[in-house]
Amino acid sequence: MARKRGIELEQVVRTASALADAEGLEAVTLARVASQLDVRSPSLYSHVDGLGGLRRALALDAARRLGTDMAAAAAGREGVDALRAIASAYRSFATTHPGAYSTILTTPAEDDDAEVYAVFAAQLPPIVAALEGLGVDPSEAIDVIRAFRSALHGFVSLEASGGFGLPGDLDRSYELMVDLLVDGTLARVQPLP
Amino acid sequence: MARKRGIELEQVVRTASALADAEGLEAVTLARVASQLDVRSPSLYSHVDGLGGLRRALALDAARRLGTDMAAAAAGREGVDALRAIASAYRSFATTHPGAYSTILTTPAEDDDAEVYAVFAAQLPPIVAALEGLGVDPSEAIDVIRAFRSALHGFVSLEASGGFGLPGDLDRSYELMVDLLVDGTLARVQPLP
DNA sequence: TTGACTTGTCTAACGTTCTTAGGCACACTG
DNA sequence: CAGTGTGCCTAAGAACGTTAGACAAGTCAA
Repeated sequence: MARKRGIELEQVVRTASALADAEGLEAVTLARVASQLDVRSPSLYSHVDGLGGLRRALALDAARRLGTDMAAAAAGREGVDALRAIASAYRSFATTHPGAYSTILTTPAEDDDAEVYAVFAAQLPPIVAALEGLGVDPSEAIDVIRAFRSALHGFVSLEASGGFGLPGDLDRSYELMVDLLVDGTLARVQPLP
Repeated sequence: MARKRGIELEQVVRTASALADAEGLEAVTLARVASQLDVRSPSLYSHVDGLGGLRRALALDAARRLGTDMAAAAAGREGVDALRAIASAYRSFATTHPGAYSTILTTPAEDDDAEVYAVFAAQLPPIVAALEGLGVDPSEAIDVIRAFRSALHGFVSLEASGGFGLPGDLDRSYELMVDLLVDGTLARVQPLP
């Protein structure tokens, strides 16, 4: 029973994250995480503020990872290309890490939680840049971002919860959705070319 | 303590639904629902198959109500008008009944649950009709429906969980999103008018 | 009317979860 | 080598879901 000094916080999040991906968010319980780490549940309180704190830590971790994935996808691209790459990275993350992704949403902003706010806001720059490249009016940028974010999130979240009854080709549906939004945006930017 | 004969099933769902709307889905527990009905929790098992069954019943109820709302909104309208009306009804339902709405998603389809499947599928006809009115190619209808549904759901779900950091005018954002999708769809349908 | 049956509630009990309180041992620091 | 703090532990309590079995009230048939 060797003593591990200061090696845990990261382990806790990683373990919980993996558990969420493998068995769903409901399976992430302090008891199970503790058990996987060969530890009693109360011990987790030294690293995390209860179940709520663990969920928050999971959400922050997931948001950061999603953010880096999107930024990496957009790197070296511009405009529509960048947008498509971001959309693709977004869905990839959600499908490969369904548990981690879902923590992002089930953790509502606690009004004054500056850290959560900051991490979430950090995801925006690459998207903003891509939209600017399309020539979107700055006064409408926020709305367009929301539209994209809503669509991406809605799709992957419906996909994750099996909300799409008909099987069909989800890849094609996703691409078409992005096309729809891109075309709609372009149509708005350049009324008559 | 008068005996009520066969008056409960509906009451259980109504009570739970109201509780979900008022305090969030997490507050919907057998204990609390039972307490509000002046009954012990085991008694609920006569009407509902445990907590899972209650959640399922809630989801079915919410899906039905959302479906009727959308159908009512689309009645007497066509094409773009119908689409906008449906979108508006969708968001209205989600914001006035946040708890009920969220049950629709947190209840994943159990593979072979025919009733859930049927109720969810029943929501589609008005949307399909509206899209047909726009001249969408039948081979792409499914994809376009998914795009709309994803965007609508994504938006209201982000709105509900406070996912939109910046305040801004959400009404305007929502309208613009619908416009984007409609324009994108029209652009796809009529490449060059 | 009266007996049997069904239906729906109850109490009792168990297992699981989160959480708090307080004790104890190891590892680092001066 | 003593002192300090970190991080784990056990113990315990509250809340929840769930099952089992008893009991009463309403219903129906003879």
